[in-house]
Amino acid sequence: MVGVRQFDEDEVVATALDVFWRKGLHDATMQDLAAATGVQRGSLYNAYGDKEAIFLRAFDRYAEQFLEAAGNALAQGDAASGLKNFFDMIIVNMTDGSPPRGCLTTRTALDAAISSTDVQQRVQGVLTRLEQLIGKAISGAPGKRSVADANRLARVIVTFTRGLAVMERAGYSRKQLRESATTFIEAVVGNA
Amino acid sequence: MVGVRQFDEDEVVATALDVFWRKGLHDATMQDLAAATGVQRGSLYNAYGDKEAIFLRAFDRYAEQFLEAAGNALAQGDAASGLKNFFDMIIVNMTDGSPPRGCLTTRTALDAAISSTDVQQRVQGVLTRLEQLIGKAISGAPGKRSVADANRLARVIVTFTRGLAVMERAGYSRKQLRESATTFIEAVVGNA
DNA sequence: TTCATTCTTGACATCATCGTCAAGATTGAC
DNA sequence: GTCAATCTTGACGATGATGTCAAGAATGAA
Repeated sequence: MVGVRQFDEDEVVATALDVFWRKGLHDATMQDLAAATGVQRGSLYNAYGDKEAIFLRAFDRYAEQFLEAAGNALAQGDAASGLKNFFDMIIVNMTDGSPPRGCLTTRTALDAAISSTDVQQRVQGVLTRLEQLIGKAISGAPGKRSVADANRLARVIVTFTRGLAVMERAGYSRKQLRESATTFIEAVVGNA
Repeated sequence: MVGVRQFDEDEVVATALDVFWRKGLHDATMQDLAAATGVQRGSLYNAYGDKEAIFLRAFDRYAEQFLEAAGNALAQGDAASGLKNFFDMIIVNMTDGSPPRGCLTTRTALDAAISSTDVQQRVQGVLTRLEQLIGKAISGAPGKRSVADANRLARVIVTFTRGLAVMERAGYSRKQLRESATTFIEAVVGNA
């Protein structure tokens, strides 16, 4: 290999993830990415083709990290405290940074109408895998829940996490989100 | 008044609402609005100043319609069936059109980072008023719930509706959203 | 050391949007 | 009917983003 790449691809993708997380796929520009990574626009085009290709790489990295963290949180303690850990994690995830970055998956989902099918599939992939993680976590619980019930409930839980992401964008504080999550867990998991 | 306006303002705002609902505040352009309303860009600038001013008018109209529909739905039957009506209404609201338009409030909330405080306040206003409507509806219910509990639960319900809006954007069908809503209602309202 | 290949750089053309403005059209008031 | 105020129209310049390209720089291979 001659004429070797002058930048660290991992670093560029990591920096790009930060840019996309703060600005969103649609609003982040190649200029933003070039400025943040220190790599010229032309080089980015040469290396990746276009903005979306960079986004897909960044999003894949994000999805892996996120789902692993979710799995870990859910696995700690029994089903109820696993869920609590999970909500804590997810709320920190979306309220972190200054200003807070929000939830990348949710932001990306909202741009579905103007996104490629590739992007849409990544979003669906994250939600589906999250549903499966949660379904397993709560169907393994002592309660006399059927697997079908657990799956339905898992989807409700995923849906609620998406709602939290929206409320964060609407201005609700970390504390308020935590309170809602607690109320939700009590109402949904405290029985049935 | 000489040199009178050549277009019907109500019609323009109604059409603008449709455009914003389909494209979002950020993605809709003045050209989109001009094409949809049949009013030249220059006239729109002259009459309203800028895109955001038109959006605020359209959004106010939307908010009124939406909150009135929500109130009506909640008021029909007891608290449980009121909630069911409410969810039915809200799901139809976001899955209507072809392609579906989604939820304008949620879409707007997600653009909070790039929106003016005026726009942010409208979003918060809708969510707050919706919370209050729901709080009243469920605190008037026979259950032995305190008002504080009802308010917390109302916020959880609003949050869940936001989640439904995200799931719709992620590709979930009307039927799937209805199933999640049913599961949610059973889990949250069926007890406590 | 030389060379061929790949990457990098800065400039370019294109496009879409924005906001403004001067000239013309319209119309209520007198 | 005339006039003055307001609206409408189409064009203009500015801006910022996109994607491409030719020329130069860098480097592994021989």
